[in-house]
Amino acid sequence: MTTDQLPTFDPRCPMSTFPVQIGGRWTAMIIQCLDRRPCRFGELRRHLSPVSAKVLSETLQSMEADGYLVRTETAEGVSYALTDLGGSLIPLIRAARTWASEHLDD
Amino acid sequence: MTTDQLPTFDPRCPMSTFPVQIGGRWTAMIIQCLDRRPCRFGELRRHLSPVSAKVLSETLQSMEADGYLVRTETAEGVSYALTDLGGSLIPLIRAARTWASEHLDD
DNA sequence: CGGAATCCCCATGGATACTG
DNA sequence: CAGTATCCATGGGGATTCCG
Repeated sequence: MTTDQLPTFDPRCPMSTFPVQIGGRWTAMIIQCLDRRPCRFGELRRHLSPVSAKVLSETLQSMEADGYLVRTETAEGVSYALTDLGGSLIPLIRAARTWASEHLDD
Repeated sequence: MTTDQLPTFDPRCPMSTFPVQIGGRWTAMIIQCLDRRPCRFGELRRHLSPVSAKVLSETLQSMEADGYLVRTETAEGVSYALTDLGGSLIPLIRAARTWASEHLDD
């Protein structure tokens, strides 16, 4: 019992900002979708329905700004794909899925 | 390529509600604190500073309502402790911590 | 198709003061 | 010590409309 110290809040502690970073309503689900393959905007919109176009657009933009995905404009249209950083969240999201399916049976 | 199906949004899909459940600004950090031992209100308040008393109180109440912790009133005062459900989140939170410390070096 | 613009609501979170 | 009571600012999220 040399130390009974609790972790003190520290703005630079990564965990303290984590909820803010990927706490968005759709962030985790978008990463899940893109895990399989790059997706088009409308494609994401359909599969994440009932998300609105505005919210999806904003979310995608902030995720791109944070380096979680890249937006690519091709001849056939616009496509979104995970970056390495975005992909590195997959195990965590999967763990969250597992936890949720085991404990949140509503 | 029998199925190229993306996961479709489903309100009953556990993952779709996960951000809402533990997406609170302080939820994860409270669980972290209580992992070591039960804590008093003022204790949590100090270590999570700058959280306000109101926000901490509200968060603790909703977490109790969701079954993540229990509030116990003893002779010496009030104490908060993790339930089994709350404790089951520890590995996930630790994984998030690890991920954050490796990728969010701001 | 892939958004941008606009308007709006309200839940989250915070500041301050007060209480048993 | 452990909160409650007010009040308030912010913005995340949504509905609708418009555009190249």
